Amino acid sequence: MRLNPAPSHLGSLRQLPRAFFLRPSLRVAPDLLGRYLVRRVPGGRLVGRIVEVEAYRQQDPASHSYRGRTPRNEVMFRRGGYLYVYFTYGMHYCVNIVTGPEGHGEAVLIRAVEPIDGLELFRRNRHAEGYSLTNGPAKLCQAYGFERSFNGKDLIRSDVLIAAGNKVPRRLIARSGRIGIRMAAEKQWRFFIHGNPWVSKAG
DNA sequence: TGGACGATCCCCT
DNA sequence: GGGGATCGTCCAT
Repeated sequence: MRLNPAPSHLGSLRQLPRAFFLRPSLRVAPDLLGRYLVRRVPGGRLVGRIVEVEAYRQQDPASHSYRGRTPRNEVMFRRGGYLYVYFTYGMHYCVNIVTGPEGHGEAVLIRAVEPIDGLELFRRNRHAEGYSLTNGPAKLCQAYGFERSFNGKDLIRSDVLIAAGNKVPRRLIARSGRIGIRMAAEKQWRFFIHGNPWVSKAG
């Protein structure tokens, strides 16, 4: 397992502005690769480099927002830059980044990250080691400690944010069908960093 | 009021 | 590669 790049390779921890998230999910999704998902905690921080994402749009039968606004998916319809955290299969949480303007039910599911900082905290939260720390959407949620109370958090001003990191060149970005869904499975809306070992195995 | 099902993971084979 | 765990959400009665 390859962990923690040399400090000279660390990307920028400058926070991305609101405008970054106001674009359509299909544009934001590949642009999120290489960025850092950061959670500040007392006495430290959890930092992971985003290596795998999926885009969801409102006019998409596989999206929670497809049937319109409900109390559950309300956050998806806000303007971009909020966290949408949902609970599924009776035991797992997944985290999304809301995108687009107010009123559009769009988001990008974060499927895998590569730990950069806060490894001990990741381990403590996950009760695991190695790639299985964060190589799946529910795994990384457990590693970061994301649960219901994080739904609706503003990435522009809260203890969770997206930092600039290093944008991934287009030639290193692969795409495929999304994982674990039946509707619109043919849509090539999953994006990941080619060859990165932290990408989830499935697919 | 109830039942079907899900943007998953883990463990067993 | 397959099945079980486990419960919130939504929609149909």
